[in-house]
Amino acid sequence: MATIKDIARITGYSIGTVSRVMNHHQDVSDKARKEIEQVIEEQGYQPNANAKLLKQTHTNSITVFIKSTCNIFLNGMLENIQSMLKQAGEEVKVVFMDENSDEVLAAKRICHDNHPRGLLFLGADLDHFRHEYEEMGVPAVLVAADGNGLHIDSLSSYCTDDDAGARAAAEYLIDHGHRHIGLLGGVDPDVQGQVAYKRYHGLSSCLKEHNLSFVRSRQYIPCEFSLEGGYEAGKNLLHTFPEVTAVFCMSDTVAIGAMRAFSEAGRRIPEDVSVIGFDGIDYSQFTVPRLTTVCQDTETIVRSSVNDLLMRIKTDAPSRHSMVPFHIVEGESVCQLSK
Amino acid sequence: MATIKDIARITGYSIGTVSRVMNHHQDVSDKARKEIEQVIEEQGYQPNANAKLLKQTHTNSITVFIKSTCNIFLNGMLENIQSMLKQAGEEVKVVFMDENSDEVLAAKRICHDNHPRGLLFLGADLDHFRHEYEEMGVPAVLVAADGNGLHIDSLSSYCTDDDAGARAAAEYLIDHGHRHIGLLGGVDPDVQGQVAYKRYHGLSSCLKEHNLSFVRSRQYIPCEFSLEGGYEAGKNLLHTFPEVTAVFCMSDTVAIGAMRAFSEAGRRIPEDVSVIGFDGIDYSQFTVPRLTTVCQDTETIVRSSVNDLLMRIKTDAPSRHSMVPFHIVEGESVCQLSK
DNA sequence: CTGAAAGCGCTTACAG
DNA sequence: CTGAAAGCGCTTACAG
Repeated sequence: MATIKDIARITGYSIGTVSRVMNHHQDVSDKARKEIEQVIEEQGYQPNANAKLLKQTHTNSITVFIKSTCNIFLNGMLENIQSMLKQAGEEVKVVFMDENSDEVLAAKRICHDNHPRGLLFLGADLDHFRHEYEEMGVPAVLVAADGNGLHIDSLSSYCTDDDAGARAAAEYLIDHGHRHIGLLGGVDPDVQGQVAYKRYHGLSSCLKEHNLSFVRSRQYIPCEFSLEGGYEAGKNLLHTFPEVTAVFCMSDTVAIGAMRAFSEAGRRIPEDVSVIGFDGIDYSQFTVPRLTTVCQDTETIVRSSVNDLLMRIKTDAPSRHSMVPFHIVEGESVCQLSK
Repeated sequence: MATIKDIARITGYSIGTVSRVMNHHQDVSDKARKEIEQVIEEQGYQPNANAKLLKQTHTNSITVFIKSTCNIFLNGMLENIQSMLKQAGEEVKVVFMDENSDEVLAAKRICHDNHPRGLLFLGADLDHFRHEYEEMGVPAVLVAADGNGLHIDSLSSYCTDDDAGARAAAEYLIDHGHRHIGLLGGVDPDVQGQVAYKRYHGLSSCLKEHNLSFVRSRQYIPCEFSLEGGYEAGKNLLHTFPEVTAVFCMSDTVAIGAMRAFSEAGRRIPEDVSVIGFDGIDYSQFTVPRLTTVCQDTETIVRSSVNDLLMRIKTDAPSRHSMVPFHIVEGESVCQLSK
């Protein structure tokens, strides 16, 4: 465990000079640089990150927080973010956290300890932002979540219009002749501002506007955004709403679970029950039949988010909130009903 | 950004006493403890982690490294590990890393900077261990990877016998009357010690022992362990080996991709092509048809790994390498051929 | 039970 | 271009 002192002693230079070499400062002679670099190499010297961060008043890295370690949807975006940021010459630090962790708390700690230049949040829980976020003097962006109404000056957001997406799904099913439409997903769709609330609202009001029934207790089954959740909800729906001919699932994962449930019940997809999902994860394109889904434009969401952050790091442009258009990917899981 | 100094000033105690309160030392008066705790609360004081770690010669946490952020198989195990460790009263720190990161390098840095009590590796790349691992004086365990032959004294490992698992899959297909068996998965199955090598070897030698043909260029298509990889490989196999009646896929993900490819080609599963996978991920039980697969006993792997680590932290028992039994989960993707 | 002080391994003005 | 020195925010023997 060599320290900077050891390197200084071995090379005969002072620790200040060693430090300058490590941090690629200009004002070091070529001779000193070469000698010191060689000894660092020989000794396999690694600077102590704690000491470094303790002294530095700011780092030049951007920190990305990503929640729910195994969310395919978020992970796909992370890769794009990393490559964009690196291409822009920014150093990136990724903090992975599980669903139960508090990303706002983590962000506060990191800002306090490491002073990053900017913050990106993937899979954010808006409740945490509402109750705990305080201005940290660092620009931040909510990626694929809606920060509008949070009234946090330093926070931008880019996301899909969940209400409009759910409406589009409903319209799509109605256009295909469906009149008995079920809805699956969301543990607590009455909490305003939640994704589930908006998708519930989008679908249900669209049905009503078309004078189609939407009896919540029969046509809607809440469930977690998981395979198992979708599976159980799908089974239940067949009992509460047996005349169903089409189902909108609030996520692709829910849709895949539900498809399994429908198959087991002997309903063919799409002939007996049509299914449409939301998100556009990879898996949705490998199911049999291939899933029709409301595909979020993650590429644009990511690009806008990163550009916004970089811009606000450099200038002090104001934050903004923007909805990014989605589109429907037509798979094989929705059929046209004869009218 | 209050520091320990501020707390000391406000309470009128010294920073030493404040530090003792924060670290729950015994020798502090109740009065001091109460007063200091209250001010800490009021100020929302968070100790600077860098300063803390810089001073501490060791922490009492166990660090878990998990690679490939979105590997369903690994993520399932992580949850078990966390709950077991917490139940045992251990503090856990999880380091998530993407596929391209070097977990051994990260481990070295963390040992250097943070001095954990033990290390757990999920999704380890054995090459990194072979070439870079050096004794860090900390017990470590490879979870679900085979550390035998690495000759690292401080390293234990618990994993599935890949060779035997592949053999079991082959036997299962043969028992069901299949004679034309294909194999999918593994980018470079010639590298000894790799998972792909062992699964390749297990299947191919089992077929030969049964006097069944295994012509590599026809019956084997290498591919990445991904949906897309499995899909492309599945398509190719139908060209190189059209008489195929059953396929062993080196992972469930590959199997799901391949099933899609077979469906698109008009081959019914299992009537025309039977499919068996490996791992036993959640998704495999939600496909239509449900996947038959060689299921790794992740619960036992995790339990053994954690117990081993805890034991070696407390005593200096020797490390060990052990294979954990697997079992075949019968789904609906393999059919019995009439003999 | 408490305080004063040394020191963890770095970085960074400040001189020269 | 280089060195000596202060100091980041903590912890921990050492006295008392």
